[in-house]
Amino acid sequence: MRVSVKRGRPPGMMDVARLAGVSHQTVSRVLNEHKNVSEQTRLKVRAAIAELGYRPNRTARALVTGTSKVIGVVAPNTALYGPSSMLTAFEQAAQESGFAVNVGSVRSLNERSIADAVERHLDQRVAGLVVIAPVASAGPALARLPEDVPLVTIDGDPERASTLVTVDQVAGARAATEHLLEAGHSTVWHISGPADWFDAAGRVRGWEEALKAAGAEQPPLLTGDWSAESGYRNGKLLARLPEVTAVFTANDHIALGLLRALSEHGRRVPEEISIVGFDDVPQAAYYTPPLTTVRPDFDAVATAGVELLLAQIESGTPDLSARRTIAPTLIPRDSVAPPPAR
Amino acid sequence: MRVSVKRGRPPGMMDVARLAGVSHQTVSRVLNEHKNVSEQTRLKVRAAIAELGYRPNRTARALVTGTSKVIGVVAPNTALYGPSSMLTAFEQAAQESGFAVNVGSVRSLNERSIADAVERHLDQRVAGLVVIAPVASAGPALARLPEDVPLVTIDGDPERASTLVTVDQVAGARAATEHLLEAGHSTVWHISGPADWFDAAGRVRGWEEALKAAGAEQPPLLTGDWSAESGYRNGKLLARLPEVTAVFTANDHIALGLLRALSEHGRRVPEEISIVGFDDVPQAAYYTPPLTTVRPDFDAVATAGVELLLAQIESGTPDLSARRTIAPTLIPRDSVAPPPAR
DNA sequence: TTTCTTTGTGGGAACGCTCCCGCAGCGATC
DNA sequence: GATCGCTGCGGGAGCGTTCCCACAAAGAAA
Repeated sequence: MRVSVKRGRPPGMMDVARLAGVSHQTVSRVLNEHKNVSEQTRLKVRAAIAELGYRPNRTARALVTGTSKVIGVVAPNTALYGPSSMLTAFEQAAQESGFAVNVGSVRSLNERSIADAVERHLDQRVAGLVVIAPVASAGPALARLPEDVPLVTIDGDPERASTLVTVDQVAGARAATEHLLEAGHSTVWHISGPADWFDAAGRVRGWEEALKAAGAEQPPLLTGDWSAESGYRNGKLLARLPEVTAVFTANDHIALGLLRALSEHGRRVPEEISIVGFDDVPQAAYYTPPLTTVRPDFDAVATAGVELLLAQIESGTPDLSARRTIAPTLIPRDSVAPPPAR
Repeated sequence: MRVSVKRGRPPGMMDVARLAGVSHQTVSRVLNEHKNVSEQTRLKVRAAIAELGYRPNRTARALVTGTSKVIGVVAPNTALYGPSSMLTAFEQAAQESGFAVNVGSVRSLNERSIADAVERHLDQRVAGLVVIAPVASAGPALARLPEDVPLVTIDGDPERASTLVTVDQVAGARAATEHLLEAGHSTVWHISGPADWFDAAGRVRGWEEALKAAGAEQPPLLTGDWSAESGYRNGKLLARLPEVTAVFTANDHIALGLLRALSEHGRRVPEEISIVGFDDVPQAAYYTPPLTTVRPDFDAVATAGVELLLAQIESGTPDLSARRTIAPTLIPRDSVAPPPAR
């Protein structure tokens, strides 16, 4: 049952001013913590604000200042673990800095829809933009926006000049692959994410680098799409290849599908085949067997992203060269063991 | 490389008016698709808009109309499958109706933080509010907001008078339990979600009802918290009880933890124990064995929610009795079988 | 003393829209 | 032929802030 609150127009600055016996301007000064307000009047104004339950109209402020305490986040509209974790982490980080978050998600990651989402945000006069669009097609969409809008890209194109926060995919993948190699496997197979994602590309590169550094032979690359289904599909193939003893998957869900395909074919993990995933979804510790994986720190990404964005907003100058790389950590569990003796 | 776009103040309505040779008022009329504008001038104005690349300033509009084309969503700040799926579904549905979405997530679901999130949204002059806060403590927080702000509650308190969209948890749980009973099990155990969630309570109720209707004995209730860990913890207990042959878990992640506990104790699914989950997370089909589960249609929830909200926004009158219930569907897979012959 | 700065305050304009009202032109009605 | 209503359009006020400038009082420097 909602209590009845009459609100024939909520109180405005003028009402506060009148009650406090000062001018609207003085109220504004108190609100914005300006100097040159005597302690006495400050108190009077504060009291009036409290009495009326006054809350400043952010819309009006936005109109006159041309900007608002809102940051826009562009993200792919999926339940994908990475992006959705990022989104909540961003919301949290922004909130702690007094900013609200406007989401403008895009269903498909093509240039057009990303550009649309950006435009929508600009119409709302957001103070800055965070773009989580880890695909190449985001580049052109971002290229055409005005120079002076603060922008931070997450896991974006390393080649593009722009403020960038990335999880170090390459290092993470390298660590995963090395972990497998060190367990004694002669080589490591890889089921990748979708080819157009930078994340997926980085993981492929880390895998290749680790293999090359160890002088291991590089097996053909299998391509997935982040889904368990793609892990299953590729897994059915791998299960029939007796020489595969170690697989690094681009994420945990692919690993899950792989796990199931292997189990169906009676191949045991980790006794016959070792697996390392990526993401450390909360469930990974309860897969059968518990999955060794690589954990990116999404909170750190979000914190760094907001920090960089706020710096731009305050300075007014987008710093195109500011970068931040977050190193992921390997979480060893039970899905890795030495290869079977032949 | 961002292209340099000068923007010494973006074009305003006046600029368009001047270029088209009409008054600002006429431009406004064209924009808002008012009648009483001749086709001829409409075209002229449209041309001027296109030439200048004019985009209306939503902030100014919001100031004068007192509302904006933004809906606020209050959701728990978690990566939980349900809430985060809802969030993206809402964003999608809102976008299709021309609304942007402001998220104001809350870290903990207590009255205070929910009230804060609501206040933040109100400051932004959102047109309406969607609250995904499926716990009892949300009630009081919502009770104190002004009568005239459009509000839709998702999976909220059925007792409270307010516009409500809910997944029919009771029916879903009943279907899950009946499915197990029909397979021949004499009774069904249940690992619930956190006690303060309405979702969890509804699922418990459905389970109880189905048991009672079938005249089956009701085993003690085990309590989880949506996490795989809680499924594992309770699973270790269940695994040692030879009489349990069927378990309905409050969500798929709990089922995953249970699956693992059972596997560690050498108890086979579904040969010895059958399991039904809830949510149908995309990975459920790739658990070992593939999980029989109940799928709530989050898109339908979001669509209904936005529809109800927009109706309120347009009418200006919150319809406290409007309700919508979305029936979930049972997805049979391989985790259910008849009980072992004794 | 006179002048200059500093501190606290108030009065308006402006931000970019929408809303209210007025008004000319024109066909329909009495 | 006068009155009415309808269509198409423009002028101005106002939304609730912040920003720019003015100005009085009080102290510091000349």
